[in-house]
Amino acid sequence: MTWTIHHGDALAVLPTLPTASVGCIITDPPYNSGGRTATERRSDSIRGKYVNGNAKHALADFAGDNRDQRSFGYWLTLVLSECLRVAEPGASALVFTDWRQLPATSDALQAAGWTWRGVIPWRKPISRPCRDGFRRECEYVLWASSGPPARHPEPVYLPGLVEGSQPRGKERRHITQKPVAVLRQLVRVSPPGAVVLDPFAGAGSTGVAALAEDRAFIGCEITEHYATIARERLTAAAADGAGAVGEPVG
Amino acid sequence: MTWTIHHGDALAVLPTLPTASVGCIITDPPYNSGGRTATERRSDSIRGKYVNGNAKHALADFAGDNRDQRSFGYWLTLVLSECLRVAEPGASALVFTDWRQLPATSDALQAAGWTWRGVIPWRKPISRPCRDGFRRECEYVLWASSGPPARHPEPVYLPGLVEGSQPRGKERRHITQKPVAVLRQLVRVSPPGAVVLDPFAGAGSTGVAALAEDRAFIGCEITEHYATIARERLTAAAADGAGAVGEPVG
DNA sequence: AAGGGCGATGAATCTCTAT
DNA sequence: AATAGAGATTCATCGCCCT
Repeated sequence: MTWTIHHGDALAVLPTLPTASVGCIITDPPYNSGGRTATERRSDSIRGKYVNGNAKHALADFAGDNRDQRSFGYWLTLVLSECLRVAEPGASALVFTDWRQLPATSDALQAAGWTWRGVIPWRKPISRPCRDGFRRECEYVLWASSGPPARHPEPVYLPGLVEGSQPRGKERRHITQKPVAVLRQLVRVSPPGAVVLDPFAGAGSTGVAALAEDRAFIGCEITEHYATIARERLTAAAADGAGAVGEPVG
Repeated sequence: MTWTIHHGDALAVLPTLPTASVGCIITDPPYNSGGRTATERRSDSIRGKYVNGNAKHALADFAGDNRDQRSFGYWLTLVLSECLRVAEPGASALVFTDWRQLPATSDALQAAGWTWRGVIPWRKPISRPCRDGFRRECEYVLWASSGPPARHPEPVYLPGLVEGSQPRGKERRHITQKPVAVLRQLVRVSPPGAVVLDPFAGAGSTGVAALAEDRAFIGCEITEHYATIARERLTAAAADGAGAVGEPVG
């Protein structure tokens, strides 16, 4: 299957894509959680928020994680509106979020014109316990569609909850990287052969999952460092395809 | 441990309870979901909305499931404000909701003055599949506290996700009945000996779980039919207590 | 008593028809 | 044309009966 990684801001790249050209959107926007105060959220370093002070890995920061909640909602609505334009009628959108931004993310999806269809918890077996409280064990995937959802040629029934630990060791290239096994399950919400779009591609895991499931992929990543990593991983993933020639486009 | 079931509307009963007298609130308010249109959501019969046409059981309808979304939020804020007054400083509130009402419920909790602390998915192994989409497998428990959460004398670490099937067969007394095993895990967010309050007690499962975990219980139920069932179940649960004499109060 | 087989069912959703 | 109502649908799970 073919793939493309655009290097640039989602709000600059999405308008260049043709209307109704994409069958599925799967993405993990930078959601500024963590810091309780606007000041904490606007702190310069992502690592300070998401990574233990003594963590040994040296993953690069990512951009766009310093909005306050109001402008997060506004900005995400703009992005998701462009995604709706680019989406074919009946396409699904799957948007990752944490518990704190779930309401703002569902508002943005609906404000952008998507029909909200459900929530899929993502359970991370490796997660922090919390004294005298509940472990923070799940993130969430919001599921929406552009109008009535398209019917697949062959019916599929997908799970209501996905499980998988974040990649560790040298598999891990990005601070918020998702397991490919989880993304492969999500990709199946699109019909086989669909084009999958990820406007915040990061290290490209959505694309790796899309190619593995015989879908095409268009990604967009603002940080040069990660765009390069994504291209490397997608080249490798395309070569892995059973007999399929990896054909990077664009 | 002692227990009470008040028969009446939560908004009438809560104001009669003393300020700062309760250590934990666990409840499942009637959240009017289901139905594509406002009219369908406001339909008179719960069975018509939520139960398979050919289901054989004959469980009674429950009250209060006919609000539109705006008044749901308004009404729930009123209830949760009274709950906050009744709660001791540091008390937790655990509020069940489905995916559709999760944002409105988190708004109501915060508007009422509670500090939102997290979401615990409840996974139900028995759930409906969805063609070409994700099974609706989870409901959600929103966790909040009245100011900074109280410390337990002995630390406890609770799960970030709870699992359990709805009671079936003759165990089942209410359409939306929760498994006691799930509620027992949730009750542990309160210190041992605390008073647990459920303003929408239904068939009283929260009380059964509270007694089993050595907490006292105050419940409130508007439908006479269910208030009676709750009293029966609590009487039995108190008698089951290892040596403890069941002492209904009020 | 343990285990296999059968059947019921889920805090719906979707389609089609009648008003 | 919008709304209301009736009927079909889908499968993992679990109760219950029968060996």
